[in-house]
Amino acid sequence: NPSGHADKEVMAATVLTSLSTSPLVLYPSSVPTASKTWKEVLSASYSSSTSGNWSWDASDQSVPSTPSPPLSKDANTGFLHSAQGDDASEDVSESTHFMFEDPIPRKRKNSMKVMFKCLWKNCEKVLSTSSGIQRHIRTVHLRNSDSDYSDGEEDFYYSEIEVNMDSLTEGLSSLTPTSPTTAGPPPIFPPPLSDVSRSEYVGVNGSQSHTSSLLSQSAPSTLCHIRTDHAYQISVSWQQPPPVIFKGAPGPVTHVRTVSIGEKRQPAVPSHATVSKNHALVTPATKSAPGTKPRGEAKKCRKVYGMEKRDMWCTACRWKKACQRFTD
DNA sequence: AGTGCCGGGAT
DNA sequence: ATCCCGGCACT
Ligand SMILES: [Zn+2]
Repeated sequence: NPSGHADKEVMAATVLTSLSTSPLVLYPSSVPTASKTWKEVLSASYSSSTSGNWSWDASDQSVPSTPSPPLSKDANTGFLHSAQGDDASEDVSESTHFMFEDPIPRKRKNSMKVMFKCLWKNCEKVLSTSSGIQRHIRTVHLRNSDSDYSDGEEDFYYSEIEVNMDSLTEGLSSLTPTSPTTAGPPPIFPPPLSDVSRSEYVGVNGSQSHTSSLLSQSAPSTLCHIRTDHAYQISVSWQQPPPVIFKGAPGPVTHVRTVSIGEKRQPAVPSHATVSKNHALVTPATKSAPGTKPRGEAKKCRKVYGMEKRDMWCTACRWKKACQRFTD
């Protein structure tokens, strides 16, 4: 949209002129519209230079008490090639480059990005994070289809696919461990059974036995920085997916797994380890499912200050993120 | 209808 | 990194 800048500048100029020639100062008095963002609305209003810092704001960017382990900073851009053997990947080494000047460390030509695709029937949802499709599946497909997950397990069916991003940020970006700030002890888990490293994949193609240790976090090596599913994880079991199964020549790592739900809020995980049988779906049916989060009770900045005093919200609230000023 | 915020995009 | 928004769960 090339005309955007011009419009904004024109508008800004207009505002400035009006301000300089007119004594009246207007308040935001209106929420941003399709053509007006908050930045403009606020900038057009009184320059709130005084209301920028609140004493509590110091907590906004507080660091969690738990420092992250010194994980290897070397971001080896995805080089995992398809095990089909049809691709002659180039040099994988070269990780040791001179510390001296090295303009443009030779970015990989075709940067692959792993995406996650839903495997449910007729569903082609593709998200960039595993938590993303998990949420998708949970809300879209596991919509409380009377399936009893009282045993504390949910079944997700999705596959990893590599997408060739022609022009996109390189390196493993988008690794957001979803707020490690929770101070309380992690949810109670049953002791880890046997071993199960938590993430597995079925080689749909016969010749895909070993591949790289793409996900298995059991190997704390460098590349497995991928998607550390933090707190939750546990039993992994196989089942025949209710949704559609591998059709013709399915993509790469399709993995199906059962992960226990133990994060966020959850009513309670009482007892009754009943057999979890797959069942109907999408049925509008009843409301709240077992996998629901009862949302905190505390009022957050938005409700406390209101839309008209948005500049008083904490940063997180302004960005529609989890409030860090009023916690639960 | 309104709130809280995850996922993702723009800059 | 900072800032913002679509959309959805939940109220
Ligand atoms: Zn807040």
